[in-house]
Amino acid sequence: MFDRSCNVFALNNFLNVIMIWSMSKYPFNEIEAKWQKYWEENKTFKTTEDPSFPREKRKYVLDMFPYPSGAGLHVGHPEGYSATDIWSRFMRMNGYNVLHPMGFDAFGLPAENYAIKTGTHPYVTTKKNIENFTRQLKSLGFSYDWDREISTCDEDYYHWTQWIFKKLYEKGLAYEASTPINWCPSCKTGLANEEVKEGRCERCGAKVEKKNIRQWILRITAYADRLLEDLDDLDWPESVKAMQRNWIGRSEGAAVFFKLENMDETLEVYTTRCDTLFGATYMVIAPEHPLVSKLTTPEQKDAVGKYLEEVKHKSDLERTDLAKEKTGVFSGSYAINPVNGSRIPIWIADYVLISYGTGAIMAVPAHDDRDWEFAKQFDLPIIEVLKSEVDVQKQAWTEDGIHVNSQWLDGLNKQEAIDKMLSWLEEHKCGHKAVNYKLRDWIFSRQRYWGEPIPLVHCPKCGTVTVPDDELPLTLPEVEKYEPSGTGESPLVNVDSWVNCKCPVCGGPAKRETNTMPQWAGSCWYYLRYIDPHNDKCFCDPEKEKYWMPVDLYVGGTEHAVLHLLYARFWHKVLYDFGLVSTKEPFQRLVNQGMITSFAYQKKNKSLVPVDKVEETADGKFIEKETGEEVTQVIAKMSKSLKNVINPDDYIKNYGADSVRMYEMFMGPLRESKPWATNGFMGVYRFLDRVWRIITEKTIVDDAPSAELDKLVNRTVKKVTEDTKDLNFNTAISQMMVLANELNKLEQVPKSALETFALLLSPYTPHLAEEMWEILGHKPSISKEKWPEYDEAKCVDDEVEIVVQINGKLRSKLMLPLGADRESVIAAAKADEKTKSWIDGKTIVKEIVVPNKLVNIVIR
RNA sequence: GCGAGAGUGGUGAAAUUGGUAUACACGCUAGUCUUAGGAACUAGUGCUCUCAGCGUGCGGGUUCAAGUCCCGCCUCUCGCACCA
Repeated sequence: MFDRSCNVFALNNFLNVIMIWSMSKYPFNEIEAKWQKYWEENKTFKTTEDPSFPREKRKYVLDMFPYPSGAGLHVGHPEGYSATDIWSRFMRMNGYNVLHPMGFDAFGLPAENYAIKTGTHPYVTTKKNIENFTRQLKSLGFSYDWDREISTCDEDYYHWTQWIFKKLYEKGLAYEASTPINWCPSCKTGLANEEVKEGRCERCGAKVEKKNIRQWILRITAYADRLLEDLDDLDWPESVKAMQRNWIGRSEGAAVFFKLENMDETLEVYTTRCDTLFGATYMVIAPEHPLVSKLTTPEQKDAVGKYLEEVKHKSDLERTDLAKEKTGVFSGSYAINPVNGSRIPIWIADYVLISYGTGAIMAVPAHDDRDWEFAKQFDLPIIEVLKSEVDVQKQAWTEDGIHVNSQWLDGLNKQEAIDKMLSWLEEHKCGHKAVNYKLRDWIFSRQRYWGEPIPLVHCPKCGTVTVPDDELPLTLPEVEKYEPSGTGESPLVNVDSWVNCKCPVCGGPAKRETNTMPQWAGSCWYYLRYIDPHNDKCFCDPEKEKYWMPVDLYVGGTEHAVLHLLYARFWHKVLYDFGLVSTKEPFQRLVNQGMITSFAYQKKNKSLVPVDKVEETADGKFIEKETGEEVTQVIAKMSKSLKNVINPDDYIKNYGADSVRMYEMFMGPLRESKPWATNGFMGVYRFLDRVWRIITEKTIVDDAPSAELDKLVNRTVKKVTEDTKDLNFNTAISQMMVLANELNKLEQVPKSALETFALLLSPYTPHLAEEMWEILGHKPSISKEKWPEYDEAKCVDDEVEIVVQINGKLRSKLMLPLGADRESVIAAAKADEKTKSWIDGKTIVKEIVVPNKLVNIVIR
């Protein structure tokens, strides 16, 4: 192609230097633009429901679609998206029909908050951001079928989000209630339990308050058991399954009814240890318990009132702080222990939560840390009922033990005692077996503008009625002010023309529901819409749904473990119960990509120093510029304050999308978190540059490859095939580097080797591979070619290195023919000079031969 | 406290069913070349007291053989957390 040496003699040195430079530099810019244009114009990745592909030759490969933020893609996006793209391209080349779509999770607070600040309609901002995301995604060369692109804020899309909500409503799975809910004072909206992390709003970090407002709630608890059981059949990371199990929090125990002294009421508690009932020395009800006022005696009224006031002013965060001292107040009333008739004082304390069980407990201080602490605080009696290895007056015994002080349970173990107590309770009608969940119903309404309107109408005569199907989509009206009222009503309240409507049933005046749906609504079913994105008759054609579902591979970050992934499973199960989808579960296989972190620097006092405040010395140490203090390099999350945020756009621009894709796959195992190292990135860039020089500067010959090269090519095909299939992209890439390094040593490169190499590269660096394919004289697109095969026989050597161990220690190495038998291996080992010097004069106890690997001679 | 996962060179990391620890890449050292570029090429690079010994967080164990299996610890990351 281009001969470097002649340029030394050229007259116009300057120009030639520029030429050498530009010619030998890998021209990713032109190559990538060229092939992106080709793919787009030729709709190379358009997917149809082609019936000629049998069931097992179809794959649905899904990415978690992005929220189109103003900041654009971050480095985490190309990680998961490259992984699914590589797999999709690989599967296509292996004869699969692959559905690989992309869209946008486009409703959400940032666009709305921006609208409040600037008055720009969220739709305008969102559209602009989507355009930018689309540009970025296309610049990475992902093989999406862009004809299937969706956006949750489009009317055509949320039409069906509303339609599915109606289904939930019709089934009694959506209900209206006025209960104390999590309220974010900063976002001015209610939140689901799943959106509260450590007592703070997941989105903005503000302390969450309790607020009593009217809400639409989805009865996800009705599906708790199925959401739990069906996890078993999913090919998901154990950690995500564990998080969902934990969140659903099923526990088995007993409901126990306590009669109240001098009152015609019973107090029901939930306990997992009904066998410890003889040790119950007091009871506690939550401050919000409905019986609080009834149980409060006149003498205790002032104290209780004061306590309730105190509790009211605590945030959730303060209430659940484990380190704080237990607080509480005596109600003045007593309950009767059903098993022994003893009087038990009833206390009110905020360590008991109204949201779990019945909001009331029987306290067994001898065997529960929290109850013990409370008993000590308020000087309540502690009775040992499980044989303890400690003095229960000094600390609680929370391990198992044989029952004592428990009359007819004495001497029994835990399970025997529980069973016996349960029968006793049921026989005496003062209790029964019970199951409890931590999972709460899903607070579904948001007091905000930028979301799907809930398709319901409130009629003074007919009550709550649904908007008829032919009036869907119920579109979001224009508003003048996006600011939420903060009183628990959405900005839609102010749009009289929209709010006031006719009742669809009686035709009389009625009002629309003004709350909107949470951002999660759209993502609960988007994977179904990709299957049939332009259908205006239904959300998804049932035949097409059967063609593709369930999703075969779903890749995304771990942050949705109990949010999106739980909600979507719930909606899917509801649709399944309606017969609208054919699978019980939406996502058969889930893979969490690890987070891409960055480096930062840490001082002796453990504080972190931003990257730009540190310099590296000649001997490889890191010094804080200002103070001269030596700092250590540590791995940290990317953050603006540490100045270590990597913007993928910069790297795409300066080094090309293929380098970004390949580096993110080369960094380490997909599932693990790993730091971005720009030096490592440059290594991958240099690798692609080398590949480019091989294809453009070496002489390409039609000769068959040497036996040695042929072996390496076959081995490379084998390794890349197996590793790509298993998502072990980092090791597949390292093998391709080995091949490139060998090819680079040759003067003349056989064409067949380069063809195979281009095919192997094509899922990883599709632009470069297309260009190579064309240079090698083929018609595009390489993505339509068949994946190369390998000959297993050619992957092994005729001669193998056999390791000689003496007593398990490596002492020598031999070259022997492949498949050499036990006797000849031992004979060869004994004939070896080095080995001889070790075994001479010693007694051989044992000889172990691992075929083609090693021989171990055990001597004494 | 409960649950999940991870500890291997100076760094990111490799290592099918137990069978040569450190592939590949970065960095570093030396050299070649060069109008100097996050260039290319060649050689080297776990540690040490170098005919050998020691090395996969620590301590034991099983085995001819342990990064891998078993037991007991330690550290770190993530999630949940007064859940009765």
